[in-house]
Formats: sequence, C-alpha cells, structure tokens
Amino acid sequence: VSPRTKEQFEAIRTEKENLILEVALNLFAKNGYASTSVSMISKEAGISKGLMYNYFASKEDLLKRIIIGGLKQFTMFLNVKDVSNVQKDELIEFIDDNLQALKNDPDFYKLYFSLAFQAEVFAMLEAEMMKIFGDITTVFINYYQSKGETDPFTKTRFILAVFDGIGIHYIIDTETFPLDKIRDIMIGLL
Amino acid sequence: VSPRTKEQFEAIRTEKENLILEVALNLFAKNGYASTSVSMISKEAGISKGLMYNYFASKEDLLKRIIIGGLKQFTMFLNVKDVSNVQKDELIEFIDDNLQALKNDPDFYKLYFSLAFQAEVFAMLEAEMMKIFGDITTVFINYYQSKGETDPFTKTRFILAVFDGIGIHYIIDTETFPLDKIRDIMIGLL
Amino acid sequence: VSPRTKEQFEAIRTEKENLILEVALNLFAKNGYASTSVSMISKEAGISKGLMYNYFASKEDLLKRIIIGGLKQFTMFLNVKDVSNVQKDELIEFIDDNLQALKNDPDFYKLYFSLAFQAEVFAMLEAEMMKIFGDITTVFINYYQSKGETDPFTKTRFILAVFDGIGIHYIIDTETFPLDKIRDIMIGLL
Amino acid sequence: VSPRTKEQFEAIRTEKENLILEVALNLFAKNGYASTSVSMISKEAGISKGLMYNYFASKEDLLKRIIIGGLKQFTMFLNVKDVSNVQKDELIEFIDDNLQALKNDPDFYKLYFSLAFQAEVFAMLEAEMMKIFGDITTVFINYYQSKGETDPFTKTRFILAVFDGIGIHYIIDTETFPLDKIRDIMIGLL
DNA sequence: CATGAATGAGGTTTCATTCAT
DNA sequence: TATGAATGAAACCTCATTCAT
Repeated sequence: VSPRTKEQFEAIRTEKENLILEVALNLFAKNGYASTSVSMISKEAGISKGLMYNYFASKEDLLKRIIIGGLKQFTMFLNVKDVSNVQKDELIEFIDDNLQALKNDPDFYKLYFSLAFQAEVFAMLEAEMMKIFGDITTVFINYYQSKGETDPFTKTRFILAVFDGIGIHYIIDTETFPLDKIRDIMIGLL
Repeated sequence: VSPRTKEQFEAIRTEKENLILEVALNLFAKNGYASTSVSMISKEAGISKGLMYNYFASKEDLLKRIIIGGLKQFTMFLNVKDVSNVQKDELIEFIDDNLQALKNDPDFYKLYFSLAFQAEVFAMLEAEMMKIFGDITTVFINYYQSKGETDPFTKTRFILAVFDGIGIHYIIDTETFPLDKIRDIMIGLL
Repeated sequence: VSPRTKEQFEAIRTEKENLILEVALNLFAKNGYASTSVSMISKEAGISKGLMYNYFASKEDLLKRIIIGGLKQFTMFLNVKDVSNVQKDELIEFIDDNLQALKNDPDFYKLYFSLAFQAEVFAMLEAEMMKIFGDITTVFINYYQSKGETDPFTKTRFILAVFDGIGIHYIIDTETFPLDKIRDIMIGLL
Repeated sequence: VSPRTKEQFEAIRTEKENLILEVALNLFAKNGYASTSVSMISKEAGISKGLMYNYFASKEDLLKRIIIGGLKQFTMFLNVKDVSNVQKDELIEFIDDNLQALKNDPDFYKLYFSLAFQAEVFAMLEAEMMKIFGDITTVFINYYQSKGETDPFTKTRFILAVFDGIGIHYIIDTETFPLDKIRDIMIGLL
C-alpha cells in the first residue's frame, strides 16, 4: 500500500473535525458545556480521547470553534444592498432566513442562547457578537428612520429583543410554538 | 451559662441562610451553576464548606431554593380577580411589576434565563416553571379572547416571548437598553 | 426552685447514659458502626450532639462501653460449681441462657458478630474476649474428658463453633430459623 | 509508533483489575468495607485514585465484584447430578471443596462473613446470596429426606449454621483450629 | 494518525468533634 | 446540664489533559 497523500490526510482531518464539531454541539446543547465531558464527546464520535486533542487544543477551543462557525453563517443573512436605503423586502428575507436557520439547527441556537449567559464564555465571544449586533442595529435604525418612525432606536432595540424572545421560546418548546403565525406578526412590526 | 434560646438559633439560621442564598445567586449568575463550586460560595460567604451543608442538603438544593424563592415572587405579580374576565389594568400592573423586579434583581433573572437552557437543571424545575407559565398563558388567552382577538393563542405566545426577549436584552445590556420606552410598546400590545 | 441534689444529677446521668447506649446499639446493629453517625444517635436519643460528649469521650468510647457492657452479662451464664467436675445440667443451662439472651437482645449479638471481623475493633476487645473464650473452652474440655470423649479438644472447638454458627444464622434470619428445635440438637452434642 | 493492540490493552486491564481486586479484598478483610478508603486501596495498589474509577464504577461496585467473584466460585462446589436424588459423595465433595477454599483464601471468607452483618452491604448482595443459600438448602433437604430423617428442614438449617460457625472460627483463629478433624465430625452429620 | 491507561487537581459531600452561649 | 452552629479533615468521585505505545 502506498502512503496516503497529503490530500487524503486533509480530507480525513476535515471529515473528523466536522464530525467532532457536530457531536460536540449536540451534547453541549443537551447537557450544557460544563456538564459535557470530553470522554462523552469522543465516545459519541467514535474516536479516542487522545485523538480529540489532535484536532482541538482543548475543550474550550472546541467550544470556540463551534460558536465561531455558527456566527459566521449568521452574518450572511443580513443582505442589504444599500445601508442608507434599506428595503422592507430585505428585512423580511433576513427574518425568514433566521427563522429557517432556527428550524434547521435548533441545537446551535440552544447552545448559543445558553452560552450568552455564562460570563466567561460570553467574554470570549463578545467582540464577534457585538460586531454582528451593531451591524444589524444600524440597518434597522436606518430602516425605521426612513419610514418616519418617531423613535427608531427604541423600535430597533424592541424588535431585536423580540427576535431573541421568539427564538428562545421556539427552542424551549419546539412542538407547540406557532412559529409561522408569529412570523407574520413580526413582519407586521416592520 | 445558659444555651441560646430557640429564637436566637432561628435568627442565626435565617441570617446565614439568606447570606448564602444571596452569595450563591450572585456567583451562579456570574459563572453559571456548574462552574460555581461550593468552595467558592462558602469562601465568598465567609464560612466553611461544611457549614453549607448544615443549611442546604446539596448544591442542587441550594439552586432549587434560589429559583423557587424567585418564582414565588414571580407568581405574586399576576393578580387577577376573575380569570374569566381579565382587566387590562391587571395586565399592565403585571408587566410593570415584572419590569420593576427586573430592575431590582437583575442577577436573579440572569440566573433564571441561563438555567432555562440547561436541560438537566431545567428538568428539575420544569414542573414549577410549567405551572407558572401555564397560569399566565391562560390569563392572557382569556384576555385576548374577551377583546375579540382573532387568534388569542398565537398572540399570547407572541407576547410572552416578547417578555423574555426584553428581559434578556435588558440583562445583557442594562446600560443602554431603553426599558421604560419599550415598556410603552409592550402595553400597546395589550 | 431548689437546686438539684447530687443524687438527682446522678440519676439523670445514668438514665441518659443508658438511653444513649441503647439507641447506639440499635443503630450500630442496623447500619454498622462506621455508617452510624453521632448525629443520628443524638437525634434518635432526643438530645443534642454536644451533650453526647458529656457522657462519652468519643464515638469509639461509646462503642467500647456497649461491648463491654454486653460481655459482662455474657460471662454470667457460665455457672459451673466445680471446674474439674462439670455437670451436664450446667452446660444445658449455659446453652439455654445463651439462646435466651440471643432471643432477648438480637441487636447486641448482631453488633457483636459484626465487630468480631473488624481487626481494629477486635484488637481493642481481644483481651476481654479471649479470657471468656478461654474459660468456656476449659470447662467444655473438662466435661468431654470426664465423659471419656476421644478428642475433647476437637469436640470443644467444634461445639463452640456450632454455637456461633447458630447464633449467626438466627440473627440473620430470625423469622424462619428453628431455634428451639436446633437447641435440642445442640443438647444432643453434649 | 503504532498504538497498542486491543490484546495489549486487554492484558493491561485484566492485570490491573486483578491487582486492585486483590488489594481491595485484603484491605476490606482487614479493616472492614466502610473503614477502607479508596485512597488506601489505590496507594496500596500503587496507582492513582482516579485510575480506580477507570476500572470500577464506584467503591461499591468494587465490593460487588469481589463478592460476586467469590460467590461464583462458591456455587461451583455444589455439583449435584440429580437434585431429587442427592448422593452422600456429592455432599462430601461439597464440604471438602469449601474447606479447601477456606484454607486457600481466608481473606475472602473473612470479608464475606464481615459483610453478612452490615445491613447496607448485605442489602445490595441479598439477592445473590439468598439464591445460593436457597439452592444449597434445597439440596440438603432433599438429601435428608431421602435418608429418612425425621425433620429434614431443621437438620439442614442446623448443618448450614454449623458450616458458617466452623468457617468463622477457623478464620478468627487459623493457627489452632483443628479444621481437618472437625471436617470428619461434619461428614458424620450427613 | 490513533489508542486508552494514567494522572492530579479539584469537585461535592460527610462527620467527629469543639465551643460560644 | 444543654444546645446546635461551626469547623476541617477526609471521604468518594470526575475529568481535562498527557503520554507511552
């Protein structure tokens, strides 16, 4: 047998890494970060504990990678052609994209929300999150301003809070939460 | 010398218990439940680790007592004379009481929100929380029904989600969140 | 009210002491020595933990006092007028007294047997127990010798082992063990 | 370098496991179960405390494994071809096997006897022990019945008690107890 | 790349004993 | 005599991380 090529190794790395990331996300979401052990992750991923440390420097590194990967996807939803002239359609799409993501990957959101309340974790993600939050805030303020809203800032802070509230309630009770109907209420707030 | 009276002992107990509860709430809110050790709590409270267990059967018991204490206060806000005939004033008072509590004791709310996403913790409090949530839901549904709202259930799920969203955003960013103005928006949803 | 007399104090002491001894014996027998806490004993006796240490220097002291008290009673059963001329009746009475004690106070025997296998405890009682065991052995050897038994020593070691075996089986299964019928078998061994 | 093979890992596990079992048995026998700490065991075995828990789920699990291992061997001694037609030879072999085991592994028997009197420990092994005791009881009752004994049940309870009595006396005083001669007396009881 | 035995620090909990009252 | 709050050592156990293979 010939030795594996560089590409093959790379492929293995990526595949294993994604597997680990996925498994870890699930477990973190289910049990919380502190209550999920590295052993559990490696067992669930079908690899040895030692190998975990080939891919991730530490348990904390693993967490970081999960979050950052998720946030990257997150920013992509806000597609506004001209920030000084935000269209309603663009915000509707933003909302719909977010709700779709919520439906597709509730585990990530569960983890995301749970971490937002753990100071030490939050600290390490604050910069990333604040940037995203700032961008979105700006877009909404501009939109409400162009609509002649009396207090665009307050309205924006309100609707972004509503977003998270809805996300949370959907996550906690996926079964009975009427996400689609509530989506219409949200659109009405624009 | 005569031993302390029952009253004296009780006073000591009450005082220490409250001290521990307060310290623990702060630390849980700051670090999360799992990442806060009993050692940290006892050190911060200025007592020995062992004494903790004179007052609380376990770390979990301590958490339960904190949460249940908070929830108790929570239910008191929902003062509705006739559940089948809910008045707008009553709901306004409910909202205002909650927002006031949010301002007075942000740590408790931080803890409360952080726990809602940790399955194992949530499980242990589920019964308590679901009862409260159920009661509130009923009141709002009745209210919206009496107002002739088309879909009282969806509207209720929406406004309760909004509540939590606002609570969370206020907790995360107490400084700039315009809680009072947003309160008016919420009232407008009734 | 006049101060208590010396006699009254003495009476209180003795009464409390006996109460503690009794309660402790029960709990030690039920849970084992190591698994019975001083708290449990004091609670069960209806006194404070601190007071326990007025009567007994330590938990170990308490154990010692129980055992020594029990053993004292034990020696009284071997009433032999002339050690060089042991009568069958005397041994029958010895057996019957022992079985009676077994029935009356199974807890003590349970504790006694459980301790016999814990080296550290055994060490502390060894001298006392060995003396008793030696006395009894002598009596039985003499008896069997006088009866013309071929190997009085072996026969003695056998019957004393039988004694303990029966005691143990009775203790473990008081309900169905046919103690009275087995008593007759034992008598037959004389 | 390639990783160890499955066989190598298994060999390590088996060896360490047996080492721990052996060390623990010795210490339990010497000090009693409750008074033997995991620290003592690990120190005596020359491993870290943590490693103990790689091999045994808990201290209790360790005890169980010791006992169950011992009991397994125990049942093997009772080789009866036809339970409804028990032969004297079979019982003699049963007795001899037991006495041999007693000589070979006095520590196990010491532990076994000491546990029978610790309610909490006994409870956890009760099912296992009762099954074995029941099987043996049945065999002896059948045997005595076939021999025309007047009261096979009492005779059985008696001889089983005798067994344990002899075991205990041998354990306590291995040096001077005339086990072989007493074996003959036991055979005479069949 | 891959394994899992091994460590050691730190977690929760228990409890005999002391001591101010 | 009597109380129970308080301590501190030590118990059982967990787990991120390392390392020989």
